[in-house]
Formats: sequence, structure tokens, C-alpha cells
Amino acid sequence: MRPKNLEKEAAIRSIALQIISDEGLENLSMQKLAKAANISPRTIYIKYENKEDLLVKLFIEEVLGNYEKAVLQNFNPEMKFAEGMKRLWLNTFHYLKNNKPSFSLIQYGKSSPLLNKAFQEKNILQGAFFAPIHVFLKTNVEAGLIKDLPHDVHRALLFSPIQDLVSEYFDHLDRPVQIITEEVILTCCEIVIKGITN
Amino acid sequence: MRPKNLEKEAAIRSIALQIISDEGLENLSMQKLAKAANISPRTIYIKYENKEDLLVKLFIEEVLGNYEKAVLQNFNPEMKFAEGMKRLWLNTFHYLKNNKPSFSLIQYGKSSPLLNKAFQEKNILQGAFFAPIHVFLKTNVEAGLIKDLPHDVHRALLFSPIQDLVSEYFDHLDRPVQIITEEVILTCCEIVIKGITN
DNA sequence: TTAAAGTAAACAAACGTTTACTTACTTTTG
DNA sequence: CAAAAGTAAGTAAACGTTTGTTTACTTTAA
Repeated sequence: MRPKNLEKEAAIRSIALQIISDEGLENLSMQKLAKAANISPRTIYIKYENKEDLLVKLFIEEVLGNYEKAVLQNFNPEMKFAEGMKRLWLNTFHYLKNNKPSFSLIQYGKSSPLLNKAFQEKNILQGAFFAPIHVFLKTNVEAGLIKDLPHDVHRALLFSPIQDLVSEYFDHLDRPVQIITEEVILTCCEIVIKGITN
Repeated sequence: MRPKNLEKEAAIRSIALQIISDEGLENLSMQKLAKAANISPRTIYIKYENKEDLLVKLFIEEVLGNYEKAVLQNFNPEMKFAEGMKRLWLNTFHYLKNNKPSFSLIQYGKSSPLLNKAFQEKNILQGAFFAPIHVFLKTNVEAGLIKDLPHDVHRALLFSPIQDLVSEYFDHLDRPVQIITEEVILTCCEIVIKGITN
């Protein structure tokens, strides 16, 4: 039996992300993707059931999976609060600024009903993504160091600004000066820490 | 000469938003829109040049225009910082939670290259949206009350959490309890204020 | 009467997906 | 230990639909 060509599978995923990032999710078609990856449309259907299946797997496995890994690198829930937060913020910044296609699909995850639904199901049913962050926040709440709020609210307060700053980073790539530097990120992180700390 | 039927124009816009919110931008087609609005596809092309033109005008004029108006209601840049922030946060929360289709398109504005580009051009060339907020922040920086940062960075720190909380609000509509209440919003607003204040 | 607003029906192009076939590798066989 | 048999991977070309947009015509009110 002829074995699967794993390079082709990888090409499908990375080129799909590329197209979504450059032209938008609404402009990704199976035929365009096949042509760009230099394969037959049929080949995509060997690896994925249909377009929805491709998009959901791309989002959940490829993008969110790697994103989670990158963000949690060298992080552990027993770190001191400020130290842990800075680690998470810097990991997020460094990973996303070098992976624009992933960032684009993550943004679409907040817009597209298809991807949003897929994320919620995965997140609710199988225990959440980013479990160590859950533990980290819970520990710090119990120690009385930070304010007690539902986890989703914590997430909005502590991590939505860094995602917005990454978005600004990409917007500023087309402009004369880059205002979003590692220094700015750390300043912002301190501001967020100051707010949530008791 | 036969006059334009303004009701049809309004129907096109509101039904387009509805479809985008329910099924996603990638599932909005001109023919589907025409059928849902009970008009001929040709009628859309009397009012809009093409699909891009429709989407951009929907986003910039209809959605962002009304959103700006709602957020700035009863706000003025001379308010005390904490008071002004709470006004802006509550206006945002109340408007968006009652206008899910608008919120959906705003989210797409951060993902879709088409809408993102349209927003940046409008925002950079014609003086920004939300000009009174610019003044408000500048005044408070100059008075030494809040930290001095680029405006885009301020925006990420001060307003991205409220948008994320609205997203949580909608996610929790399908669940047994709503955790995002006006009380939670105000608590979060105070946390953000505490962080940015000198 | 005039002219833009509006409709029904159609256009070519592109869509997601499938059919019919070939290729390339593993396993079985003499 | 080669050669034949078997099988999933992969391709080229096509399927019927739907896409964005237009053509040819009708309606409406100044």
C-alpha cells in the first residue's frame, strides 16, 4: 500500500493558513488551496472529510494546539504571580508575532460561528485549553493575592490586552515606526498586574 | 421618476448583518441576501457598487457609525477619569449586548483583511473614530493622572477587556447562568482604572 | 412623458465534491 | 528472493450548484 505523503498534508495546512491570513477566510476555496499546494483537490478529501472538517482541524489541532504549547513554555503554575504573568505575556507576544497566519485564524475563531462553536465544544467538553493557567489563577486567588472572579472574566482582564497589542503590532508593520516593542509589552503587563492585584 | 424605497435599503443592511451574525461572513451571498430580503439581486446593485462596497459601507457607516454614537452618549472628555471610563464601559456593554449582529461584524473587522483595511484607511486618513476619547485620554495624561502611552496602547489596555467581556456575555447566553452582569462589568472597569492610574 | 427603481431570468466563472483512473509501495506467492 | 497481486494515495477531469453580476424588461411616480 502506498504510504501517505506527510509533506503534502503539512503543505495543505500551512498554505490554507497563508491564504486565510492574506485574503481572508471567505476567500479560501478548496480548488484554490489545491492549486496553491500543487495537488489535486481530491487529495485534500483523503485527509479531510470536507471543508468544514479541514477548517475545524486546522483551527483546533494545528493552530490552538501549537499556540497553547508556545504560550506555556517555561511556565509553571507555581511561579510567583507577576513572574508567571510576564512569562505568559512574552511567550504570547513572541509566538504570535512570528506566526501571523496562526494569529489570523485565532482572530477568526472569535468571529466565525463555525470556528467559535468548535472551540466552545472542545473547550467545555474536554476540559479547557490552557489548564495550567486555570491552576495558576486559582492558586493566586486562594492565596488572596489577586481578585476573585470567574475564570472567563480573569481571562478577559489579563489576556485580552496582549492579544490586542499583537494586532497593533501587525498593523504597525506597514507604518514607519513600530510602537509595539517588548518593552511596551512588559509595561502593559505590569499595568494589568497592578489592576488585578489586591 | 420613481423614488428610492428606503425601507428596502434598510432591509438589505439589517438582513445582511443578521446573516453574517448567524452564519458567518463566509456564508453571506448576494443571492441569499436578496431572497431573504424579498427583493431582486439587481436591487442591491442599485444601492451598492458590488459586494465589497456593500460590506465596507455596512461596516464603516452602519455598524461603526452607530457604535461610536452609542458609546459616546452622555460622555464628554472633561469628565473625571473614573467617571468617564465607567460611562464608556457601560455604554459599550449596553449597546453591544442589544446589537449582536453589529458586534459580530465588529469582530470580523479584526479578522477579515477587507474590513480591516477599510477601517485602517478610514481611521488614519480622516481623523480617527472616537475622537472625544482621544481628547479624554490626552487630558488625563497631561494632568499626570494616568500613564503616558501611545493611543493605540491605551486602547488595548482600557477597552479590549470590555469587548472580550461582551463576547463572553454572548457565549453565556446558551448556558444555564449568565456570569457577565452590569455589576461584573463595573468591577472589571475599576480594575482596569486601578491599573492605568498613576 | 420620462427616467430611475425594481424585477425575473440568465450569464460565465468559481464553488465543493466525486468519478474514473494511475501511481507507488507492501505483502504474498512460486 | 524476484515477480505478481493487492490497496490506499494521488491525479485529471468532470459533476451539479451556487457564486457575483448583468441583460432585458416592467413598474412607479414626478
